[in-house]
Amino acid sequence: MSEATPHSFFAELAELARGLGHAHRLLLLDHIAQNEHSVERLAEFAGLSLANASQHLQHLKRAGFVTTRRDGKRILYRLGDGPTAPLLAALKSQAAFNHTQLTTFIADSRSRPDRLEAIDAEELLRRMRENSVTLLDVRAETEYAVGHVPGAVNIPLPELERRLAELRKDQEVIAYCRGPHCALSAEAVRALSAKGYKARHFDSGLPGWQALGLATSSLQSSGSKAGL
Amino acid sequence: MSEATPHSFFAELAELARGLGHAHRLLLLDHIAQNEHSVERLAEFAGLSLANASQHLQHLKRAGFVTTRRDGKRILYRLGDGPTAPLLAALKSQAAFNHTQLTTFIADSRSRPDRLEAIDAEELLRRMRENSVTLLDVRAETEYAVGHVPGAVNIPLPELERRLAELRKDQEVIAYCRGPHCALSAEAVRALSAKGYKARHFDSGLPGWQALGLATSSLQSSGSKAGL
DNA sequence: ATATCATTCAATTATTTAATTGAATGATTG
DNA sequence: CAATCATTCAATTAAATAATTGAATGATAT
Repeated sequence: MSEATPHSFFAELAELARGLGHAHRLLLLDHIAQNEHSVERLAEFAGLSLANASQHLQHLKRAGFVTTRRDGKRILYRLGDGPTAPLLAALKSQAAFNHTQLTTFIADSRSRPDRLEAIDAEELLRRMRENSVTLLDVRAETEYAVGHVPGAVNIPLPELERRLAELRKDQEVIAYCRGPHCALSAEAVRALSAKGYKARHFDSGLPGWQALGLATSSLQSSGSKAGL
Repeated sequence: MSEATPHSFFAELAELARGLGHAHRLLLLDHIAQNEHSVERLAEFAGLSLANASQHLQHLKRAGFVTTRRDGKRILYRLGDGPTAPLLAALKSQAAFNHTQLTTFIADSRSRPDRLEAIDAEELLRRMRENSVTLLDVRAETEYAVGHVPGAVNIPLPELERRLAELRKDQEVIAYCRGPHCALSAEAVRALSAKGYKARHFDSGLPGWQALGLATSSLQSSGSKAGL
């Protein structure tokens, strides 16, 4: 392990990422995230030998994901003070997204770039104030949990058809997802329209909403600029 | 590469993390994040052979971080539609945090768990309304960028001593960081008090603030619950 | 069609990373 | 202060991941 010379900035980031790059470590980390545990308990939990568990734990520790303290003759591992939880959440979001990608036939929608009716921020804001629209967040649950437009209903696209009943048919539905490149909401509008709903999408998605300074949360906005 | 059977959920996450686990891939990803590029351009940029770059790019693609489209006879890589940017931001945050950890002597503060004066959310809110406090965010710049309490000044802990001049001495300073476990703000209060400032910390940090539904942003809140 | 050209594949070698074993550490407790 | 016990270290073997080479695709464009 290159503790000595993490040459570039990216090498350093990569090292961190590799810290999460093993199922056993993630399992351990998850368990630790819920409670402080001794090495022995963790090894048993994960079904690993003591030495092996210890090594994985030290790996996590080096990366700053966990810290230790001594209690009597055992050493307890707990989550570090760093932003590990958000990092895990983000990782999980990405996984969730990949699932929706698979479950859905985005490729299809992507190949016919028909212009769907969009709503702009200004009109959306007005309509929300007068409560004349249903806002629909079609991203994965995990992404929704991480941050969403206040008042939005969350129905991940793959579940949309099954959960249509949750949407009022007497109001226009405005779907949104991750922004201009994200095809989920367009797909949702297509599906809803086919079912007789009046639907449009909010093209700039959550990031666009955040730009207005109104969102509840999320990292979405800050991308990479100078150095990632 | 195990495309076939990502056995557990964690194995799947680990595979994703490993996708970011190499400096070359991060470098490529960063470049792609800024603009669509052909394989050739990317290979040249990163100083890699074509085949090697191609392999790394495919790795990124499999993980869902990037997508491709064809333009004439070249293939262009661009960022995927998934929450890749937040994921990178989170990774970067963690790296930034690790740096502050090294530069700082938190270990020290942790070993003497003296109770510092804290301020609760209610009082803080009141004092902010009447503009009688300076709110100080002592986390890394990257974390601040990702989300912070409106009106807070950002001075990363390691720089605090050097930048004291930026803080008014006639107002109480309220420092905050990542929450109850985070020792940065406590350390800041200690340092400020030593310099003659009137200082307290807001113990529940950014997450606590978000709980009030007032923060500008951030993933911080959602931790791991049931399954990571 | 067929030649062209960017990209990908396939097969090899080199390098990292994981698991296993058994011994060493080092703080605690009698 | 010596014995104990959880944890870590060190050394080995096994497995996974990177880089290199040269050949194969497969869509374009003449």
